[in-house]
Amino acid sequence: MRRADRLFAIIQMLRREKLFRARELAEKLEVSERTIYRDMQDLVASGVPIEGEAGVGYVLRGGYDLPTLMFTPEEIEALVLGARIVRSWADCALADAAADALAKVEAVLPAELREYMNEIALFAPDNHFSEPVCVDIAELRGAIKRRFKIAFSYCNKEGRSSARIVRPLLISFFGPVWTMSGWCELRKDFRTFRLDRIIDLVVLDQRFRPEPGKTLHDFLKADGHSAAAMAAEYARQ
Amino acid sequence: MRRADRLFAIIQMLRREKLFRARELAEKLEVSERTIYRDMQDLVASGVPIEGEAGVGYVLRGGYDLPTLMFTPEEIEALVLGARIVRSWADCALADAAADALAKVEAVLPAELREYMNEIALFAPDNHFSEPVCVDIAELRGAIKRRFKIAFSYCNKEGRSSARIVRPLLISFFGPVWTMSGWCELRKDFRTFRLDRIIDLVVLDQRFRPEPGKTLHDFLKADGHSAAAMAAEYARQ
DNA sequence: GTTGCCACTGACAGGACCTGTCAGGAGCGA
DNA sequence: TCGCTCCTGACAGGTCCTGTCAGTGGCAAC
Repeated sequence: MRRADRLFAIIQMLRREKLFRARELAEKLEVSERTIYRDMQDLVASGVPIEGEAGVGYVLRGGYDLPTLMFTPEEIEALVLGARIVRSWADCALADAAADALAKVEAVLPAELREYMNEIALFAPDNHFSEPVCVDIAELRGAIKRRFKIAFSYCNKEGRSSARIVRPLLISFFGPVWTMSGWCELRKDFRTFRLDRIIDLVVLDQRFRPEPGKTLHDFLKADGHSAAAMAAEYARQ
Repeated sequence: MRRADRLFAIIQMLRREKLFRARELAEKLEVSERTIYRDMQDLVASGVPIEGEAGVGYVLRGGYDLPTLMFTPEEIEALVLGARIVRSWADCALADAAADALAKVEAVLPAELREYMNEIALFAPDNHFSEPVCVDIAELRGAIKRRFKIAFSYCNKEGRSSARIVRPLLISFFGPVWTMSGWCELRKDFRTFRLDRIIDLVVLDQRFRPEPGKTLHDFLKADGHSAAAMAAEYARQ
């Protein structure tokens, strides 16, 4: 039996019965316990919510399968349009994720809604106009998630460029323009940058801790509206 | 990437998009074509209903009822961004539906993903720029769904206006601009209209039957590319 | 009927990775 | 303290995975 099959078999077994010991799995699958432990490590690394407790055994936590979802037709429409827009307007990684998500939604939909879903007449063609961006947005998203500071040079609308070090906090979609907002270490304040004016983005090796006054929450709360308005100004070309 | 992951990825990719060539899969997964062929052999041996046709590619036949996996974090990100965009850019009814749909998705997420969902740093502010539209898009969507002809006057870019009767087929999102495409009874051909140039939209009492050559399918197939390109031209301002 | 596309197979060599064995650590309840 | 069980590291042997190369065959367009 191949390893891939075995990994799958382990999941299936845990799905059927609540609890399994490594020894039981090893016997059933005719491998050593050590191999089971390695398999478990890999499964967990792949995101399978398995929990092992010493003295007890392995349990599959809930939330591994996507249950059936009921949506109203209009909600489906909204999801499909949203996913299609992301597919055409966001970076490749996110675009693929949108398509995957949609495929999963479709898979758990009752049949009649599934049919409805395939007839939705809302599209987001990918030959639209967007300001060309040289930043790798997926990389930037990663930096935000994992709280890495970034460095780049920014070219303002007068054409002057400046080197910045920023704690990236959020990305905003303004149609043809994307912006990134964060705490600018140079200006000691929140700033919003158009992605199409950022060049030479480097994700630094430096992590930042959320400090009071410099977090996403602070940005949205204290400065949110005006900053968003400013960003809109930028985007309005 | 491990083999087990790759096998799984292949299934997911085929679920997402109808057709894949071995070469495309090989590129995406960074292995040789030979390896893909071997993977396919194993998948088929495991009972996955994949069909390969020479000169065409691989297709996943329907009815593959493997339990659907929970969303990955990146898929959640894509769904959330999509819903937020719809919320800020589409008509009220659809915007509300997007919010509702998101709430339903959130309800089935395990705790840690739910937490993740609430920290997503991708936004779509609603103070963006869009061409002002006087058409009620929800009404237009209704007309498309229920196959009602519509009448309106359209103002082309030279500023001349003409009265049209159209079988509406689809709506496209081009960022600041929305378009509607359909079969124009005046020009006896497919036409694409910018919603911001439509005035006095009236949904007629007249339903249309899908006639060969005048359907959404025909539009997408025969005329799709050029029409979409035209629409893009329009949208490019 | 020739060409091009593409699924598919076989052989082979090198090496990545999988596996079992052994040894030991750590958490938890009795 | 003991017993149960998860968990980790090191290591050696061998399985099987992978890329390369060469070739077959089906299908459609030209």
